[in-house]
Amino acid sequence: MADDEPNTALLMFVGYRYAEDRIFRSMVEAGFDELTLPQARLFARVQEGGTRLTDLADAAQVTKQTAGYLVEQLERAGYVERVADPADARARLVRASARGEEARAAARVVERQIEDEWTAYLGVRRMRALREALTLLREVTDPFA
Amino acid sequence: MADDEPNTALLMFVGYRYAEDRIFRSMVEAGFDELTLPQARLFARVQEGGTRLTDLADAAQVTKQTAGYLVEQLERAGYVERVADPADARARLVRASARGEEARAAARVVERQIEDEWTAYLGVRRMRALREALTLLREVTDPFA
DNA sequence: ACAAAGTAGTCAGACACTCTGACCATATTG
DNA sequence: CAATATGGTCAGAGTGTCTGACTACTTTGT
Repeated sequence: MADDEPNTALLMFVGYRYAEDRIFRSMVEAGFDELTLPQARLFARVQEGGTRLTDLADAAQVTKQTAGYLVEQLERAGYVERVADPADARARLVRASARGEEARAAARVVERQIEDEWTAYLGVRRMRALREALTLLREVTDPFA
Repeated sequence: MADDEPNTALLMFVGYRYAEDRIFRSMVEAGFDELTLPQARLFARVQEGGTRLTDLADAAQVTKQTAGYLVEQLERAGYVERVADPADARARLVRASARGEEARAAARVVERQIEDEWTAYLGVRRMRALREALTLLREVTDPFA
């Protein structure tokens, strides 16, 4: 994939990896350690009101077994808890615990910081164009948009 | 990370994952199976004239031990070969074999296809703006630009 | 109403990837 | 030429990932 004219997807990867690394590192520094990258990725998909394991698995594009394993680790580390789904006796909802919400808030701070830095570097106009193009592209690239 | 206003890095991830998945799947279909995603990612970093293990590891952001393991798998599957580095007796250059070059060519076809589809979807102007912004951003996000 | 099919989740087992730490061989530097 | 740095390997442990088989509950079609 690496060429003299790097393809667009690879350019996206570079930006994504930078942000992910930085957010992850800041989390560890802030005391949210015992958290691995795969766990954090899954955790990021947990919605406000709670999310089913299967939905989590779909969103993160892993099998439900893998999602189950990661949720177990997250639960053990105190980031999520599982509650019965009132709408379906088979299902359990995974939702963020108090500690989980703290972690999410910490992550969001760094996300905004990166966003601001990028805007400063590119200028408001280019940043808006970037987000517009990426958002449009999402319609044809995200199966769970 | 998932919010009502998804952050830019996450949008990048969506596009990247789509492209990677599609390229990888097409490779498998084309008979380049026995190739895993981590192996393919490393392989994509192998340069024309050969690349040292350490450089490969840096580029892919894994340890040299991990890179060594992946290269061994790639070698066993016939995608790369290792030759002595004339400039340094400690080092060995990893370079694509004939089969490896075939695989690379196949990947490039799909890459171009995706690029073309995105251009068609966004229009030439938006696609150019996207690439421009991503390329600029790379300067502040890629330690190995 | 109820049998058939589908969906949510778990358990077990195997394999791949990744890391840390310790080490050897060759290069580079003071 | 001794000290330090760099390229790479070996060993061992932990984590993540998958496939396959299973249980329990829900939905659907008659």
